[in-house]
Amino acid sequence: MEAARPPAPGLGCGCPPPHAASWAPAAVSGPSAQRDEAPRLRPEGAVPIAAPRTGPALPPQGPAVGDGFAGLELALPPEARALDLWVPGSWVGVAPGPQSAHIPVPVQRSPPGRVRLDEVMAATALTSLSTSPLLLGAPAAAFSSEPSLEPWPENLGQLPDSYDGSSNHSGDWDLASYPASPSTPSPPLPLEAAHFLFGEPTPRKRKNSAQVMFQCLWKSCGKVLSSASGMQRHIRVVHLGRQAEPEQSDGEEDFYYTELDIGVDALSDGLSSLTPVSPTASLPPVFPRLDLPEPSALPPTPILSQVVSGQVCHIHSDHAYQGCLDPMHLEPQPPTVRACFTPALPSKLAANPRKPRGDAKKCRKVYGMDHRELWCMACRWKKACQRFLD
DNA sequence: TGTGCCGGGGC
DNA sequence: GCCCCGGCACA
Repeated sequence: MEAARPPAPGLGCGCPPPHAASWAPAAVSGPSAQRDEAPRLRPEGAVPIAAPRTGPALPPQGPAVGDGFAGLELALPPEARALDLWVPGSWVGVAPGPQSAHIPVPVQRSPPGRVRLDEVMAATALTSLSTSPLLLGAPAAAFSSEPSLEPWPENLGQLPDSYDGSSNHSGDWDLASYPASPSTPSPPLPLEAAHFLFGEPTPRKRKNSAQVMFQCLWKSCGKVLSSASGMQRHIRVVHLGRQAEPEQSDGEEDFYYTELDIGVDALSDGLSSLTPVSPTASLPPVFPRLDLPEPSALPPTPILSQVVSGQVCHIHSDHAYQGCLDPMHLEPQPPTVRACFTPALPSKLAANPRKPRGDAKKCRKVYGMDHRELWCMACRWKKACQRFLD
C-alpha cells in the first residue's frame, strides 16, 4: 500500500519547484538558448522603448514611450548586453565583437552560387558599420574571420563608463557609440560578461548554418529583408513616411523588426526557445541603474532599433529596462516564466491551510490507544478533537 | 516517530 | 450524517 507512491504535491501551487525546470542549469542553456529565443517570440505586443521624438511614427503596437532618451539610456545597463546574447543579430552582422565574426562567415560557408547574397549582406553590413563612429575606431581585428571574443576587451571596459548613469551623454550617446551597429538590432555583446553571468564556457560564435533575415514587425507588414539597413530603410520609408536616407532623419526613429534565422538550426532554436529561463539566472546580480521592485524575467523581446541623431542604436525593449521607463507608457508583459516562478516563492508562506496544532492534550493522549472508546467521536474519526478544544 | 486532523470515500 | 481511513504537517 505504501509502496511507490508518488510524493504528494504538498502545499505548493502545483508549479514545479523553483529550482526545478526554470532554474535547472540544463534548462538555462546559457546565452545560446536565450539568444535563440528572441526571434521566435513574435513581439505581438512589441513595446517600444523610445518613441519618435519628432515624427508621427508610432509603434505598431503598444503605447509610445515618452522619454526616448531615458528609456534608451536605461535600457543599456551592461547587463543588457549580456541579455542580448540571445539576439541573433548579436552574432550576425556587423557589430564588433561576436557580431564581427559573422561577416566572413557567409563567404566561408556559401557555395559560389550563393556568394552573391551573402556578399550583399556583408557589404551592407560593412557599409552600415562605416557610419558608426565607434566602429570606425574599432580594431580591425574585429573583422577577422575568427571570433571575436578576443578583440574587444576594450569595448567591454567601456561599458561601465557608458552606464554610470551620470549623464545622458548628450551628443555622444554611449548606446550609439557602443559596439552596436546600425545593421544589427542588437547591442554589443560582451560575451565574457555573459559567460561570466551564465557560468558557461565561452560559446562558439553563432552557428553559421543560419541565414539571418530581418522581418518587419509593423502591423500587417511582416516584410522580410536580408539586411538590417534595408529593413530600417523599409520602415523609415514605408512606415515612418520619411526619406530613405537616414541623414534626413531629424531625430529618433523606432524600428520594429526582428531577425529570423533561416537555417538548419532554426528548428532546434525554436525548441530551445521553449526552455524557460530563470529570470535571476539571466539577470546580473547588480543593476546599477535599475532599482526595480522586482527584476523582470528576461523573455526575448522584439528588437528595437533607434536612430538618434543619425546614429543607430539597437536595444531591446526588455522589461527589465522598461522598469526604468515611465510606467504609464509601458505595457508590462509578464513573461510566462514568471507565471510559475513568482508564486513559487510565497507559496510556502501563504499556503498554510492547517491551523496550528494546539497544545492541549487530545483524547488520544489522555486515554491512550487502549481506551479508544473513551475518545470523543471526532478523535475516533480522526477529526479535530471536540473534547479538548484548544 | 508519534500525534493531530484534513480531506475524502463508503454506507 | 455517520464512520472510517489515507496521508500530511508538525512536534
